[in-house]
Amino acid sequence: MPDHPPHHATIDDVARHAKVSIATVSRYINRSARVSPGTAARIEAAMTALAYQPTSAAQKLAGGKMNTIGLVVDEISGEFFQPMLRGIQAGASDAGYDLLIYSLRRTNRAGRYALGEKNCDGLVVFADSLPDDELCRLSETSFPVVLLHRSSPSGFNIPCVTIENKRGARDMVDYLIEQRGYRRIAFLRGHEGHEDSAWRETGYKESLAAHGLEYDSRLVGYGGFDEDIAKETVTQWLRRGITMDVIFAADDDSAIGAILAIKHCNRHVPQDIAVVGFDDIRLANYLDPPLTTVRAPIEEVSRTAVEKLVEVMHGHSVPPVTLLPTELRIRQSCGCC
Amino acid sequence: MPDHPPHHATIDDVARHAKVSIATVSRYINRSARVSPGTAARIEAAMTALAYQPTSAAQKLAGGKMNTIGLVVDEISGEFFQPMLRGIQAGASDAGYDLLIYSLRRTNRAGRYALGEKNCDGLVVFADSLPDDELCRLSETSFPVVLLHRSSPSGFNIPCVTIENKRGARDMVDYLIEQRGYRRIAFLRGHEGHEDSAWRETGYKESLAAHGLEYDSRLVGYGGFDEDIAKETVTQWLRRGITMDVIFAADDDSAIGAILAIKHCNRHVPQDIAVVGFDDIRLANYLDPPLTTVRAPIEEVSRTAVEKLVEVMHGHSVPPVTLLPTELRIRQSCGCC
DNA sequence: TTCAATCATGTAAACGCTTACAAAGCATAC
DNA sequence: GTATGCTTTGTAAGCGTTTACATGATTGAA
Repeated sequence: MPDHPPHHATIDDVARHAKVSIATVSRYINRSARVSPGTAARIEAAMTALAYQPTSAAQKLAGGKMNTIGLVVDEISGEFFQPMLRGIQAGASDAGYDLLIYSLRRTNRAGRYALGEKNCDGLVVFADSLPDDELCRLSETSFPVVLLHRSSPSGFNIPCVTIENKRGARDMVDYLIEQRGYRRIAFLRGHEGHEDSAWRETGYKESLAAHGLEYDSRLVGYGGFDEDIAKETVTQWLRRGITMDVIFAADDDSAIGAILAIKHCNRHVPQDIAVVGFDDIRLANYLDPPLTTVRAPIEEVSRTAVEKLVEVMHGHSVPPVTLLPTELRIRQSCGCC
Repeated sequence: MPDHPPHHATIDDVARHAKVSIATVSRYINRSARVSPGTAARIEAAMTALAYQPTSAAQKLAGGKMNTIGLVVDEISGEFFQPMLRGIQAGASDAGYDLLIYSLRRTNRAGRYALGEKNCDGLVVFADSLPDDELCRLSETSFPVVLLHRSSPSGFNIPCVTIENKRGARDMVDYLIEQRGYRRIAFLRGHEGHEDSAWRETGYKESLAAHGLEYDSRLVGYGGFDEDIAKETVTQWLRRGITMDVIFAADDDSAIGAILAIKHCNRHVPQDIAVVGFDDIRLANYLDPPLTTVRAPIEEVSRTAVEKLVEVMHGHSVPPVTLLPTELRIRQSCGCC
């Protein structure tokens, strides 16, 4: 008896074993039409006997649906990433989709984006990981896309899901002014193109204005969503003798940098200068002092993005913008106790 | 002019546009054979003109290779996960593979594993995310698999990549005994099935033995690789009046729990009881006091696992076990300063 | 009893590629 | 000028599914 190389069972094998046609097997597998109970049982038996597993590539080719959602990120890093992926994976899995991750810092071949229309049924695009024109191109072919932590390029109407950045920042600054009585409030902004940062800054400005405090550009610096950059900026401030009651960092990482800079200059948080952040990463609660921050429901947002994407893929329409609420997390770094 | 639904360009369209056969286009795309410069230029032009992109499903079906590596994890969580994914993605991307993530806490349909032979060219399996028999089944069909943070089921010879757990733990305990002079050293173990934990415990025991210290089972408890569990265990110890010089936690999360428990009982770290961990998660350096721990090169290990997997997929043989070295990170929680 | 409707199943044509094989073009060597 | 070999290209057969359409069996109503 010739023992062939372990050729994996195909749908033909199952059909033969169950004495039906491959069409019937396919129908049974996909529940795409009724098959009689007897036949169903024979097919089921054949499948287990042969340890049959559909070849997804063939299903994709023939069926036209990939059953795959793509996630585009620029880089896998930051405290941000894990809850995001967790949410995305959960959403995809619940909807019965596979997840393909495109990390564009490491694009495969010669700038040509390997992602997209042919290989996924839909795409979740994180922040500014994809240039606007690419986004527009995808949108024009009416390929399902949902944006995460950014809004649609103007003129287009790509649904987006993110958190209430402006509101969160506004709440935080309101709190600092109203409850803590601070007047000189510095702000550490994030990346240039990053919308989260821009909205948070807007919330900051609105709160100042609402309380009759003047916006002072010397109190706004670049934190880069990065511990080291923020540390450098704050150190410069302190060296130049710029004074402030509190530093509102656009994210927790830069808040950490701010705390470090203050300590390095032998000043105390929050007695000399208070510090607050945004995101509520795990670290926040373990810092010394524990960091007052705005909790961003990252996992929920990501999961929601996938849910919206699935809607779009099913041809339903979804609201152009979905915002999830934030929440103040008051700890010691703001001087509350 | 009838405007068809935006039918995506196929290889046929490109071939027609470039006035060559599809075979030539395919050869050009895959560089699988020489094509004359003139032809190449026409094909290239046609591809950009039509914004052509190969359909991966078709390539997979026809070519027999998926160009996809699967990563099997049980859950997307823990500080551990991000560096791991980062390493895996980097490795896969460098080797020109896509990455598919199987999170088995959320298996798709009725226990039938959708992963594997038909849909990836190879699999990286993390720790105990897959039962042994499943692993064996895969191995028997000589499907390329590499294990991450676990060893091969006995009788099989599946390559594995992990860190020098035993050696790392041994180094740490040696240090605690020789440099710090501790004698009563408690150990917080991790999950039952988790090999990392088992090896670390072995290293702990070996060091004790090598220094003529007796193994005291009352000083070994369950930390569960989890902050809360560890906290509970240590709290119990302290309540029962069990004394120790230092607690060696099998991972940093349980070390955090230990520190919390000690503080809750109004004792001081490291003056009353020192604490050390394992992994060197980001948090470690920000704790109060900063945590002495063993650095586990998680990202490098993951990346290496993919590299080994690619070797296996290419039919090369790889060493059955690859261990990456750890490194002591001495900070304040061990009482060094 | 007969005709239509319904149901379960089979047949065969895609889906968009890769690749073995064949053919054609064109030097080179005799 | 013909045989030889190399290079470039084309032809066509799959790869393992899904699904439109066809078929035969069964049922129910007239």
